Amino acid sequence: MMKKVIQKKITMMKKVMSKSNLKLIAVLERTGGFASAQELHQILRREGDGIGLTTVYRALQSLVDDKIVDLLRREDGEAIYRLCGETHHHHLVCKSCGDTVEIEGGAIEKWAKTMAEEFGYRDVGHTAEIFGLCSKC
Amino acid sequence: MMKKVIQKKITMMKKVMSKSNLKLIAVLERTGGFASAQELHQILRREGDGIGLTTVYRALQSLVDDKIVDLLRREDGEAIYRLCGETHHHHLVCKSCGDTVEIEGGAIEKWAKTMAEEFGYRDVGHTAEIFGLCSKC
DNA sequence: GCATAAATGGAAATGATTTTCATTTTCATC
DNA sequence: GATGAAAATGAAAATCATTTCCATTTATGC
Ligand SMILES: [Zn+2]
Ligand SMILES: [Zn+2]
Ligand SMILES: [Zn+2]
Ligand SMILES: [Zn+2]
Repeated sequence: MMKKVIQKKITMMKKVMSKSNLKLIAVLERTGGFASAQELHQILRREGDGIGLTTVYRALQSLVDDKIVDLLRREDGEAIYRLCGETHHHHLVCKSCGDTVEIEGGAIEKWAKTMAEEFGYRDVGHTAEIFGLCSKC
Repeated sequence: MMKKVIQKKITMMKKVMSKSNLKLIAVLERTGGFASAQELHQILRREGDGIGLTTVYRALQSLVDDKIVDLLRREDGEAIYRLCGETHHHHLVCKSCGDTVEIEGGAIEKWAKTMAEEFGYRDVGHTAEIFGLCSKC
């Protein structure tokens, strides 16, 4: 079932979504979390959908523009996408084994907000990740 | 003149640096701030150095491995490099005009440290950037 | 139905980064 | 100074995500 936040945004949008956009939202909803355009395309293909890679990129771009999807970057620079509206959190990643812990970012949120206000920036988002070696490595 | 911190690190390194590594450190020192591999290559070429692009990539990779250079990402995913040892700071970047403000990250440092301790991670670093629209845009 | 605009997808183009591989340089040893 | 192994180098080719082109299909208003 579609998340409330997203549903609301979609409803608020004047324009009706294209079929592709809705498909992408559905996959992102189903998989939860981050995925690259290529991965999302593969998933859809595996499920029998003949959607083209170009369309996947286009749909994701449009969803990002409409603030329905967040765009982030993997460490290698590849773009990854996730639905907005999920609980916002950050990551603690092990440089060696890749183990990842989702962590609260209350302090970050406050920091970002404060800084944005101080310098007159609006409509701000932020990225914040911690990299290190986990206890096992 | 080479920054103290870097000089120290270089001295501490058992192995002697390759000529290319030293060249890259010199350019990064001279230009200060961030630059992509391609940009650094162009700068060197412009200055008459016939260094190959491959070597630039290799040198940067090796410097990153040795913690002498930091690797970050532009918004489009392109890798950018800078010398470590500069005063640690974060960025407030305008999504529209690209204007950048360097900001203090005291809160972040504390947050990263706290989280790392809580989950038993050591040798941690972090990334944290804020993106938004500046007052002019 | 018809005309027009929007959506779609395959193929080709782009552009950063990596890989391959033959050549050159460095360096220790004789 | 010669010599051979190991490290460094760079040109060209390969990768791979992403974008651009363009022809075809689909949706929409009349
Ligand atoms: Zn680990
Ligand atoms: Zn946050
Ligand atoms: Zn601006
Ligand atoms: Zn910091």
